[in-house]
Amino acid sequence: MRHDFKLEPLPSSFYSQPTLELAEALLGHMLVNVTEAGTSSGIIVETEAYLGESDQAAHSYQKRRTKRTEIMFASPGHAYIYQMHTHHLVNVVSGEAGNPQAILIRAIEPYSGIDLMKQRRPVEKLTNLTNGPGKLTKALGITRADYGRTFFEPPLLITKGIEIKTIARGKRIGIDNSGEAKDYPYRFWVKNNPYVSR
DNA sequence: GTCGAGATTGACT
DNA sequence: GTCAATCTCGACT
Repeated sequence: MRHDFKLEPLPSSFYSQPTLELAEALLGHMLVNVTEAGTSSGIIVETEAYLGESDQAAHSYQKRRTKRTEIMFASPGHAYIYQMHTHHLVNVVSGEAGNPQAILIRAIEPYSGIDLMKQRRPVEKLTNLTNGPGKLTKALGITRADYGRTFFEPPLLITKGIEIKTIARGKRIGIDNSGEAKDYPYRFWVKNNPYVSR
């Protein structure tokens, strides 16, 4: 645990940029979760954009509004969290209110509270701690209870991180049954970073 | 009320 | 490579 670690959340205005640009801009910033057990965080190194209305792979395709997708219709900067099989996934809501877009955080590089994260999710190698969307939520202690929070107020935060110089872009993962949308290059990651999911 | 599917992961053949 | 875990919620009877 680093004791000089300051929580400097990115302002709500940061989220008011086009979803694909925001997905790229998030790389290098920090995903932070504050709990009773302590604070843990990591640098965002992999994201995927879901463009809602026009994106067959998105839960909000054709503005499909359900109990689960409801938060995507809110203003940007909210947390869209849902359970996938035995795991939770965390998304950053994007697009202005009424335009249901979101960005899935697929991987982070452990930064602070690493012992706490290992406690929640024991692993031998650090590179296996948060290199997947279900893995990072368990390591950070993010659950469905965090659904609907914002990323600019504690306990769940995205704070200013580092500048990323080399960004790679490619197809999204795990959406093979989504027609043409499965080939859209909406996945962004930090090139050569060992904590990316694959 | 019942059924099925899913933006994943880990264990196993 | 295959497969099951475990839970939310929409679609349907």
